[in-house]
Amino acid sequence: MSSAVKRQKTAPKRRRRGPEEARREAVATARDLLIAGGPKAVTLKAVGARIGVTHANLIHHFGSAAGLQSALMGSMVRDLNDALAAAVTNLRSDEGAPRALVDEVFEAVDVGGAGRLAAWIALSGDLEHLEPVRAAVQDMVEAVYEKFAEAGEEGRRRITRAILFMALTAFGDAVIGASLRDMLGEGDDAARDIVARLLPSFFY
Amino acid sequence: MSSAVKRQKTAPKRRRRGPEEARREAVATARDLLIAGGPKAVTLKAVGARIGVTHANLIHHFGSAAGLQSALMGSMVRDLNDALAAAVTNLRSDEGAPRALVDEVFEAVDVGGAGRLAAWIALSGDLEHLEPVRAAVQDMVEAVYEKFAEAGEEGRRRITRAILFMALTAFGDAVIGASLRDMLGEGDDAARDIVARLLPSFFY
DNA sequence: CGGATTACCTACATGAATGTAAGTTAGAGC
DNA sequence: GCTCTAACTTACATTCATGTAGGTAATCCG
Repeated sequence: MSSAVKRQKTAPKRRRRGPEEARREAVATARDLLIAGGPKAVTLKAVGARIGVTHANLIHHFGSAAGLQSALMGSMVRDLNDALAAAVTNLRSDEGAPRALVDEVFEAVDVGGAGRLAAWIALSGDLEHLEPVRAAVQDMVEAVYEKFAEAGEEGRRRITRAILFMALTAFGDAVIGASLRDMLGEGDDAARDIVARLLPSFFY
Repeated sequence: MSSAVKRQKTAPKRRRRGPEEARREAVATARDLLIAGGPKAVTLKAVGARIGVTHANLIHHFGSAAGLQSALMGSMVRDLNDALAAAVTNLRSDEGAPRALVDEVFEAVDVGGAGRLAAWIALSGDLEHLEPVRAAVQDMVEAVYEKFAEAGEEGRRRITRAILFMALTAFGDAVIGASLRDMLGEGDDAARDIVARLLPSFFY
């Protein structure tokens, strides 16, 4: 006892993850940091500190800081796409109602910070990262069109505008909805209530 | 011509502005940089280079980089407020029509980058900078209420939601409207057309 | 068990943004 | 014209995010 402080012999000095798990953990942490502190909070050092790894190790896994950011964007866009696809699937099933669609879209854009990430991308000008969303959005137009609209070009155009309307509102709500609703004394669900009420007016 | 290279004696080695003009120029340039390149493009060095001044001089005028950012936010929020106030004034005059209001709000949020700035503020978490907008938004509720709504609490609530709806859409359109409309094959005015068509449904 | 792979580390280099100190000079007021 | 203020400058220090080089050790596989 030479010393009060003794290193336990079983203390693992390093934890060694597989590359895929290391990347997963890093991206998930980066997402948390983005949601909590905005884009500038997502640094190699901050991400590394949270998962007990040095910034150099993150460069080892992602190649560069831009590589991590790209992986983060890819992950979130993928999640957004999955959520939108799920909403489309639900819509195509018989239970799909406009209100359920609205809720699913709002959730998809809000949770996981997808809307805020999209804002970051748009502000930074890295629009190519948004490209994978294109197909998902167009897919939703098709699904809603099949289910609700009158046939023909006029019907499709109405649906396109309905989706644009819903997407813009969901996005705006995710980014500044909290502030705006506070200014106006409205509750958390105000925006999606409005959209759910107005959406059917596009269908007929 | 003794020498090909001769320093003109009248060449002003320094231009000396008054403090208010120096600040005005810097803020205007910062705004251009923000719109063109996003938040991270707004640095002391970049702003100084554009107006022919060193970064140290900007610190002299604004105290710090945060001081310049704060001044920029203040300037843009002030412009946004002015534009909203003008829209309210027009609305209160007899010529004020819903469509004109929509156009004015969309312009106010879009031009000068006010919407993108608001997104930056919201993402960064500096929500206090958004505070001055609160009064302008509430003022707009009052104006629309007086002009269009049925009296009573129910009428006011409808108007509040109409303003929320319009503000969210205008904001979303300013930030990612271009991308979304491109994905959907819609034109520049699609969002404001939609809002103008739906807005009256809140009034009665 | 021994060796190869590679996840992970420490230590250092670099560049960019910000900030400070100490001067210079333009211009306003006497 | 002289003087004083302050708008400007250059030169430096600091901090932080990123990146590089090279070593250490954890795990797999023979």
